[in-house]
Order: sequence, then C-alpha cells, then structure tokens
Amino acid sequence: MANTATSPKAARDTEDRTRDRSRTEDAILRAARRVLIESGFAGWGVNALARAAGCDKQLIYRYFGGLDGLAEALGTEVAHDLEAALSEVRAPPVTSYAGLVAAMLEALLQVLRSHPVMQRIIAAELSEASSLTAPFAEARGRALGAWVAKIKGDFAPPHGVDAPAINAVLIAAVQQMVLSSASVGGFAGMPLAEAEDWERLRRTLRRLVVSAYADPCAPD
Amino acid sequence: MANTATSPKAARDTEDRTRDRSRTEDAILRAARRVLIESGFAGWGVNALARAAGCDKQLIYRYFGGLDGLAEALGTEVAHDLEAALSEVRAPPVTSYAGLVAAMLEALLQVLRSHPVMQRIIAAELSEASSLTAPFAEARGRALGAWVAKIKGDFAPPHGVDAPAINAVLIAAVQQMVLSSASVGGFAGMPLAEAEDWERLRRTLRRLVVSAYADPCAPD
DNA sequence: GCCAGATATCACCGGTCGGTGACATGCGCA
DNA sequence: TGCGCATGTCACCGACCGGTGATATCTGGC
Repeated sequence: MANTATSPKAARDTEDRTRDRSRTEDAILRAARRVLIESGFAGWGVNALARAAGCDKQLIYRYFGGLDGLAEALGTEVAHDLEAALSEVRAPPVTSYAGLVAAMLEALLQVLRSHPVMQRIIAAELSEASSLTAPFAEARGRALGAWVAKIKGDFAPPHGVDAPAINAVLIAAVQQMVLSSASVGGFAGMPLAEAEDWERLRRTLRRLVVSAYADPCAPD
Repeated sequence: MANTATSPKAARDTEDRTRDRSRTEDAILRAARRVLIESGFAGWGVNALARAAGCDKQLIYRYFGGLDGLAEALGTEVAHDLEAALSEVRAPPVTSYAGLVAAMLEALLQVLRSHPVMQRIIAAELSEASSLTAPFAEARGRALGAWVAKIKGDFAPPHGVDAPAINAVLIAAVQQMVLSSASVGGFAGMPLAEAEDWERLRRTLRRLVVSAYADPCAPD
C-alpha cells in the first residue's frame, strides 16, 4: 500500500492536467506548500512531494532542477506574498513615528499569523541554514528593506534612541510569538490561541512602542 | 568506509570504558549533545549517535530505551542547566521590579548564548512539536516557574500594567535574537556577533523594560 | 576453576530515501 | 500521413534508516 487509497492518483488534484506543463508545475508548487505546512521540512522530499502532487518525481527534477530549485521558486513566491502584504500597510491615522512602528508590527503579526508557509520557512531558518531556506531569506530581506526605504522620511524617531535596535527587538518578539503559538499554543505562560489573546499581545506591543519612543512626561 | 578513519573506534572518546556501563552511558549522552550541536535534530538518529559515541546502537536501546528515552534524559539534564543558571541570578543592585526583570532578561540571554544545545532544542520546538522536544519543554517550564515563584514578593509590578505579557514579549525577543544570531548572525539588519552587538542588545532591552515599567514623569 | 549474568558487538531485516536512465504516450507541424 | 519533441511513467540503483535477534567477551561470586 503505497498510499492509503487504492489508486495512486487518489491524492492528485481533481483538475485534469495531462500533457499540460504549466498545470503540472502549479500542482507541484501547491503540493510543496501543502506538504511544508503539514509535515515541515523534515518530510519535504522528492518522493513525498511527487506523491502529494500526483505526478512522477522525475518532473520535479525536469521542471525545477530538483529540490533546491523548487525551494527557490517557492521562496520567491512567498517573498512576494510578504511584499504585497507589507505594501498595504496603511494603518489609518499614523501621526507619529511610534504609531508607524506599531502599525508595522501589527501588519507583520497579521501576515505571519495567516501564512503558515512563512512560519515554516522562518522556523527552518532557525534550525538549519540550509540551501533550502537561503533563497527565501534573501528575498525576505529585500522585501523588508524596500518597505523601510518607502516609509523613510515620513517620520523620524526621537533623538538619542537606538530605533533600529528597538524595532529589531520588537520584530523578533512578534516572530517568536507567532512561531511559538503555532507549535505550542503560547509562550512563557501567555496563551496565544483565541482572538483576545492576540489582542492582548497587540496592546502590549503598542504600549512598549509608545513608552519607548515617547518623550518623557508626554505619555500617551 | 564506514567512517573517514581506518578504525571504527576513531571517533570514540579517548577514555577506555570497556565493560563500564556508566562510562558508556555518559559517552552516549555526550555524543548526543555533540551531534545535536553539530547536525541538529535532523542528524540525530541512533546510527549517527552510536557512531559518534563509538559504541553499538543496541546500547542506546538497552540503556535509554531508544531515542525517546535518550531525549528525555538529555532534556532533564539541560533543564537542570537552565535551573542552575537561573538560580544564580543575583544581579547586584536590584532596587525595583524593572531592575529585576532586566536582570532576568540578561541572565536568560547569557545562559542561552552559552548553551548551544538549548538553542537547538528550542529551535526544534518551533519546527516540530515532536516527542523528542516535549520532555525538555516541560522541564524548562518547571524551571522558569520555580524561578518566578522564588522572586515573587520581593517586588511588585506597577498597577495597570500587564506585566506577564510585557515580560513574555521581551523573553520572546531574547530567544529569537539568540536563535537568529546562531543561524544567520543577526536579525533584521542588527548584527549579533561581536561583544558590542550584544551589549547594544542589552542596553536596548534595559531601556524597554525601564520605560515600560516606569511611572510616567519619573524616568530612569 | 567455573558458571551466571552483565556488557558489547555483529549480522541482518524491511523500508524509505534521492537520483537516474530507459521507455511509453500524445500533440503539433511539415 | 508520419516524424520530432514535449510530456509523463516506470524500474531500478546504492545508501542510509530504525529496529531486533543471535552471539561473543569479559567480570564477579561461589
């Protein structure tokens, strides 16, 4: 029993795509996402992917040049997702640098939470700096850099504050929280499951940003 | 060529431990740490471990009950490391709740940075909630809980502040920073390699803690 | 001296992996 | 019509995996 079903085509997508390369490529890419979400990089091999896509593994080599090429293709796709999501950060009333950073953190939180593939990739980056995660890491760096360059000039951080470091710390916290919520359901005793939990995190982040960037004696 | 060397005993620890169960168990445990540091959980299998320990894999089954038992043994060991390190948090002049939290964060940063095995385990937790990481997660939770219970009562957080959430966020940031430094050498454009980089992070964390817990108009 | 048991090693199993070469099939074009 | 090529399928390889039963070797107690 190669699979649980009687036919090896059981896992194949309903759409008929015989003799259609672009359709097959798409099926492989979607299988790559699905397997990555369900099994992580541990189960991300040519055999499993071909099984999930309902095609022969040979096609992965032919169309993508093996696992590395497939990872690269998937990485750029996901990076585009991130880019698109960040480009829509137009939190309504941004009147200060702190407000801008807070809006960015919330947007990042939203994107990450709704994108399990991104979570998997980032988690893998923390475990192994392999050739599979490298392409995405680079693409992601470009996306974030472009976003920062775009908003530059609108507002400036207060003087005497290491804004890049503060922002990095808060972004790191967001990332860790989302990853931990996906695998353990919370972090350090703070649950991260219900909507109210995330709202609590949102408030906490905003408070940290505001207090860090506020002029003393000018609270809120 | 089962190994690069001529003799299969090349990787064996220098100490002669034939017919000495406790010595063999220790060799296996140390090999488990070493392989975990060098190859991560991906290469953490009975074959590789036995090879690294210079013994037969059968002994891993006999003495530890397989990989799961070995992971449990290693997990409790590492949890003890964490417990011991946290119990020594006596940052000299702690005069406020903020100072206490800052000292805790610095201690955690120090412990994590100097403990690559802990980093691997935490990174694995974020990728897969497998039976290998579960025992350590539980032990770590106990260690942190014990620490919190110990310091309870010395100082109290200001009113109207969600201290558990703030602390969780900052702990998450520390964790993410250390993990990211190990695999990528930095985070979000902030380098984390030289001593000055870590000092910068330390200052940033302290500033965040102080500003978050400070009474307004009573800075520093 | 000798035996019982602890300790360690070996050989082998079925299964999955990544990777490759050979082969079948159908489409488009001359 | 039939040829050429893109597309898809199959069979097979060597390597490694986790796991287990049988066997060798040494030690301590009688």
